[in-house]
Amino acid sequence: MTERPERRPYRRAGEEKRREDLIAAAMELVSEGGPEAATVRAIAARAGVTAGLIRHYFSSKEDLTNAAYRQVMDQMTAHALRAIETIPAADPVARLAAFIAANFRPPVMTPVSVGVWAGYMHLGRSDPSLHETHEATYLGYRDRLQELIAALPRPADPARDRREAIACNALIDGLWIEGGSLPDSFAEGEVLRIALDGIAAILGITFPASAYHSDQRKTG
Amino acid sequence: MTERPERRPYRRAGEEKRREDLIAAAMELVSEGGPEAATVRAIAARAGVTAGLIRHYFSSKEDLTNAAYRQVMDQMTAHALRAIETIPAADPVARLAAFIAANFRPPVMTPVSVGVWAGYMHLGRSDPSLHETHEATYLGYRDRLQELIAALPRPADPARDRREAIACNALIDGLWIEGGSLPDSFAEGEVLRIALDGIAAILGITFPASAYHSDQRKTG
DNA sequence: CCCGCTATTATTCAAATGTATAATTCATGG
DNA sequence: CCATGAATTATACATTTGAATAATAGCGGG
Repeated sequence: MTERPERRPYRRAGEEKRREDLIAAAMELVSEGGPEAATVRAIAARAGVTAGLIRHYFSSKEDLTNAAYRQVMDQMTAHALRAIETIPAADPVARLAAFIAANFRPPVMTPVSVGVWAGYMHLGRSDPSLHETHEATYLGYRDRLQELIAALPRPADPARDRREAIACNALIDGLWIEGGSLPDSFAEGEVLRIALDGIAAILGITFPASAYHSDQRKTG
Repeated sequence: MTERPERRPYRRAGEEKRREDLIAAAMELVSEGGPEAATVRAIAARAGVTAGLIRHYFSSKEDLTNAAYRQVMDQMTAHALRAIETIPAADPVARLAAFIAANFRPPVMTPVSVGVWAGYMHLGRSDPSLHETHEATYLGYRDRLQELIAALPRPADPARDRREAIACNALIDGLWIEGGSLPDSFAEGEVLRIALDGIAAILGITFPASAYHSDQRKTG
């Protein structure tokens, strides 16, 4: 009959595990309800811990959410870069196709990714560190795209390549946003097909039929 | 020596004027710092009134911010539609060009418009009324774009028109977002040129040189 | 087996937020 | 010129938020 105040039992987890869990929880919440839904208490609850633990691993809530944003962006670019690693440089069209296709399948085009991006994109205005991450990610992606375009077998023209990289990047972004936020409005593989057709038209090239199958890994 | 508590002097303004001011204030704040910056007190301060007045004109803060979002979207589509009113239906290429160009000049492509769109786009997930507005605006815009594409002088093909409308819409969206959020990264008229070139390539048409001048009104 | 370290929980706090209500002051009509 | 009512301000309140601090329990080393 001792009325001992029951304290929630717990198990210790390594620092990396806890940080991962907290970042993942923040990501999910931001993607679902925007930054205002990612309160310290909601994040902690989703991660299965109590709120106080957040400030044990992060100096502030902003520190945590910035880490979440950065991780989402890094994961997406890393995934796109990994997709072209296996394609030989001798086939620039296939490399470009693989790069494009990587944007339109998980884990890049998912409601979570698009939601996090949307939730945080306007914060770049006020938060300098976040703005830096945003701009660096955007320009880095576009530069990589321009490199792939410049490698195409056609007369060199850097100014044209820049304009076409901007156009292709915008097309990819727009389709990624729409496909990620309104996933039910498109048939399986439809977004990828529209992207490849559009980019082929912009660049004046033709992608092989194999590029239109999103399971690019299997065809390698 | 009467210690009368000084009450802020004020002048009465009509209901429409006050609603306009409050909506404009909410728009600006959302575009600058996202929805979380648009508190009732901040909105009231920006509009030059006190916080209590908001609930005199709107049933809730959500009601006000929804009105702001709706107004931004309606203004943009109305502007784009107004741009093609003066172009005769006999010239579908010019109509399409005018519609496109309207998206890349004020008041459509501005940091405020893009900021409001970005700030609210993820709220569509949680708020049903906002989601309805978002989807209706998006599909309405795309349908109108598809109509303009279908009117082009070429063999009819509805399925192709749909895909190309999706692609052109995505390209416009992506460029609009980038041009609005990173205005210093593009030269004067560069975004419009890239958009017209890209859409011309996607549709297999050519826009006249006059379409590349954003002051479309003067050339009419 | 026990002791100390720290990861984790629990509690507390001040500030901010949306909302509700009371108190006034501006305008308008007679 | 005054009275009536609505527009506007001012104040109060309950809730939530991020943060700070105190308490405790899991876990590894001796």
